[in-house]
Amino acid sequence: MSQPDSTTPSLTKNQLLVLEALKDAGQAAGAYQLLEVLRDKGFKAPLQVYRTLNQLADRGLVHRIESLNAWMACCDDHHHGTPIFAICNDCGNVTEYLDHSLTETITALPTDTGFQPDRSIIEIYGLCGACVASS
Amino acid sequence: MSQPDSTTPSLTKNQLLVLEALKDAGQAAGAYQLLEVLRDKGFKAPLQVYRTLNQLADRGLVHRIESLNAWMACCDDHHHGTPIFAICNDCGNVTEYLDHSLTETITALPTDTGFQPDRSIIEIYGLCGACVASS
DNA sequence: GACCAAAATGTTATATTATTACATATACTG
DNA sequence: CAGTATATGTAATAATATAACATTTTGGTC
Repeated sequence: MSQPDSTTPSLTKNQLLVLEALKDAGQAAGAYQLLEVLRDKGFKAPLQVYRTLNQLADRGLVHRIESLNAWMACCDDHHHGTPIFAICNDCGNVTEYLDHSLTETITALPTDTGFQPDRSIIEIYGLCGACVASS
Repeated sequence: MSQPDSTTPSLTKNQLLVLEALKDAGQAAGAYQLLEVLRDKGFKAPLQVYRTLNQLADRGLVHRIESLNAWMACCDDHHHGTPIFAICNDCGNVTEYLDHSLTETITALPTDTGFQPDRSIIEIYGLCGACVASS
């Protein structure tokens, strides 16, 4: 199988299946939730899903939302930078943001002690616009 | 049992035990890890620990670190505001920070869509000063 | 103190999330 | 083609967290 371009090897079959399932979900989904959907495609064990999700996350194509134990397809093709998630307490909707300068400010916070930041997790809970309107 | 002041009811026996165990740990600890320590004090089931940790977290006396599935005694008596955690990839050491204005900037990010922020989770991974020095 | 309501606690069982270990297959490289 | 690295399959199990329900303790009121 040839590569689509010089830097990005094409996705494997499982990677395509998991990514599609996650996009189809249209929202954050858990690994076992994806497994149920993917049984039709021959998936049989949790590890198949976890492995593939981690591979996709390494490429920046999906993100793990730590506080939900869930995964989301990357909203776009930035594939790098630190995503910031806004999560609705009511409907569970998750929206992804990027703000490079804000992320830099955050990671600069602990550097006074010699801390060398690597990656950060930013997840904001609240009510989304739609749920505020309907309450 | 009387109250120490008008706003803060005193801690229950279990709350004191869990808080002490967590402080003794001197670092972030998991619920089952605390359960092992607390068996000597009569604890027998995970739920006893989880319940108590949640009670303490409601008071701001302990924090849950989402990406570690672990808990930490609050570093001080601020008990409110959003903690920001710096977590070492090597030694696991966790340091707690507070930065009110930074937290405000973060939670303001999604408000363009009518999102009403409530609480946020900020966890930074990297190498702590000590581990940088010894590498 | 007797009573009630609320909160906290104890206990068992079970649900949910994630990884270890090892066998097999497929793809890339010289 | 041989060797290596990566990806995959499968079973078992570990780690984390909650549901459901019974009992006890606490705090207030009469």
